[in-house]
Amino acid sequence: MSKNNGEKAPEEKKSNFIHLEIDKDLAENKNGGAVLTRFPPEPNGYLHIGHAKSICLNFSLAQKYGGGCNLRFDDTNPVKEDVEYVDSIQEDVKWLGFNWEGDVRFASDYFDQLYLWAVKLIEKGKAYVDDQSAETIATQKGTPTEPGKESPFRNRSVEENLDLFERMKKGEFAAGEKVLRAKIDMASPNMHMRDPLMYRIIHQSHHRTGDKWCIYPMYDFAHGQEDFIEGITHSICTLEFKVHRPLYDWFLDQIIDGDTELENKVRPRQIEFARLNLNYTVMSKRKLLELVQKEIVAGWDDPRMPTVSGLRRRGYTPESIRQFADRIGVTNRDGITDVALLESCIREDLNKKAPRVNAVIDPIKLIITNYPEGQTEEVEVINNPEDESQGARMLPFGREVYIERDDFMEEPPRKFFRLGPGREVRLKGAYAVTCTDFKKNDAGEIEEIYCTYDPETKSGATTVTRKIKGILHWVSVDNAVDAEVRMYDRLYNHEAPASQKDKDHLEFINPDSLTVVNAKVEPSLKEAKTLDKFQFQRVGYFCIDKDSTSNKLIFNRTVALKDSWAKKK
RNA sequence: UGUCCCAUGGUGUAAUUGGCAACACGUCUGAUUUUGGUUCAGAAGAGUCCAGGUUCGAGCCCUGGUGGGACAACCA
Repeated sequence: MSKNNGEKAPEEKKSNFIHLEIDKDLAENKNGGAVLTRFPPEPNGYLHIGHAKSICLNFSLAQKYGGGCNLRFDDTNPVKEDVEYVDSIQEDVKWLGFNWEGDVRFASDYFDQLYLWAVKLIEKGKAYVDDQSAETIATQKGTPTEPGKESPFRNRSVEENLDLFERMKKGEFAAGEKVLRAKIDMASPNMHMRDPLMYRIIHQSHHRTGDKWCIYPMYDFAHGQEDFIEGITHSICTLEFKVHRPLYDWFLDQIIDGDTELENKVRPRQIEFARLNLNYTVMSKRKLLELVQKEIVAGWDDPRMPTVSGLRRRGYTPESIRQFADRIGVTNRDGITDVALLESCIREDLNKKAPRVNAVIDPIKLIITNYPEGQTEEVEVINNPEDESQGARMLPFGREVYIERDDFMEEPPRKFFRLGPGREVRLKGAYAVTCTDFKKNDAGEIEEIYCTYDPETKSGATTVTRKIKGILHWVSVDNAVDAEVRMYDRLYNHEAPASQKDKDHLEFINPDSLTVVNAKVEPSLKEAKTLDKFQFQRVGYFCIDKDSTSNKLIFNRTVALKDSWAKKK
C-alpha cells in the first residue's frame, strides 16, 4: 500500500521488428494507413501455447495500430478437420482476451471464388491437369539440389484442361486420379515453384460445405488469396512459410492480371517470425494428437498438455499467457525458451490474485496436550498479504491439527527452522507451540507429534516479543476437508530442441508426470468454484478442477512456489 | 551439390542515422516478513560465432569461413 513511491513504471509493451516494418508501411501511407491482421488456424487440433504467441502478436498488432484482426479457419482439408476444433479454438481465443473483427471466417467460404480463379489460370495456360500418381509427381519434383522434370501432361490444351477440371469437380474421378497443377518452373531452386498442386480430389464430407465439393484447394493455392479477399494488410506467419511467399505472389499476380478492380485492392504483406519452442514441451500438433489418441493424457485439456485449454485447467490465467507472449518477444531466429519464463509469469500473476489458504498435502497429526479437550475457537487470517482488499477469514482451531510431514524432523539439521523435539514454531494465524514428544509406529514412521502451546502467543497479541522463526501451515483435524490434489511434473523428461523434433518424443514421456495425493484442506475451500485459484501455504498455486464428479474437492497444481529450503536439501 | 533465413551472458530479447552492450527470467548474497512465498537492496555472469576489411570509432556496414534452421506431403 505504501509502496507506491518505489513503484516501477508499468511494463511497456516492447516493440519488435514487426512493429518497425509496419511503422515503415504506415510512414509510406500504404493501404491508407489501415492495419488488418489475421489468425488463421486449421481446425485440426486444439490451440497450444505456440498459437497463443501468434494470437497475442496478431491481435496486439491490431490493437496497437487501431486496426482489426480476423479469425479465419483454414479448412481446406476435410480429412483432418472437425467442428470440435472449430469450437475450442474460438473459446480459447476469447478466453485469451481477444475479439476478432466481424464474423468468424472460413476458407471454405471462398471455395467458389477459388474455383473461379483456378479456371482463370487454366484459361491463361498457367495451370494444367496432371494424371500422374502422387509418387510419380514427387519423383519428378527433384530435390532441393537437383532440378525436377516436367510432367508429360504439362502441355495439354486449355480446352482439355478446362474439361478435365470441370469433370474433376463433378466427381467423375477417384481420389488421386487427377490433380490440378500450376505451370511455373520445374527447375526453380524453390521447390514450391516446381508446378505445385492447386487442387486435389477428396471424396469426403466437409464439416461446413458437406458434399458440395469433391475437389479441395491446397493450402498454397488458398492462403494468399484468402488474405487478399479479406483485405489483410499484414499477414504474419512463421518462418517456414517464407519460401512459400514467392508462390503466393505468383498466384496473386496471375489472378489480378487483367482485372482493374483487383489491381486496386490491398495486397497482403507477409512477415515471418520464429515459432515458439519451449524446453521440456512438445508443441507439434501431430504429436499432441498422438498423446490424446494413445490416451497417454486424459484429453486435449489434460493439465499436463501445453494446450491453451490444458493451461487454463491447470490454473494459468489469460493475463499470464499474454505477459509471457510479451516477454519472449518476436524475432526471426530459432531458439528454445526456458519454461521457467512461463512459470515466472504465472507466479507473478497469481501472487497478486490467489488467496492464501491452509492445506496440508501430506498430513501428520499434531496434538496440543495443554489445550483443553473439546475446546475450539476461531482465528482470523489474512487472505492475501499482497492485496488487502481480499480481506480476512476465520479458521477453526482446536486441540488437534494436521501439519505437513515435512515440517517435522526428529533430528533437524542446522538450518532447518521448522518443528523438532524441544523446538518452538508458530502455527500460522494461531499460537506458538513447542514440541514435547512424538510417537512412532512399528515401521518407524512418525505417527503423532505432541506439543504444548503458549496462550500468550495468539496471533495479533502483542505481549510476546520473542522471535519465532518457523511458521507452519495447519488444518484443524475436526474441520479438515478431504481433497484430492494432483501434482504435475513435466510430461517430458527431456529438453525438446528444434533439432530433435523428428525424434519420437513419446519415448521421453515421464511416467511420473502425475502424482495424486489425498490432502487435508481448510473448510472455507468447500465453497470454492471451478477454476478458482489458491496459494497453498509454502506449497504452490492450485486450481480447482472442473471434473469434480465426486464430492471431493480436486485441485490441480498450477506451479510450485519457489522454495529455497528445497534447494538447500 | 542448390536457394533462402539466422548467430548478442545459462535462457529469451534490447541497443536511434555506426558512439561506454541494456532488460527480463534464472543463479548467488543480504535485509524485511506471522508463508524458506512476496517485497527490497546488491552481486556474479557476454565484450556480441570465427578471420579479415572499411572507419577516429563496428554487435550494427563489406568479404570469406564456421555453426544452426527452413524448403523435396494429393498436410497446413
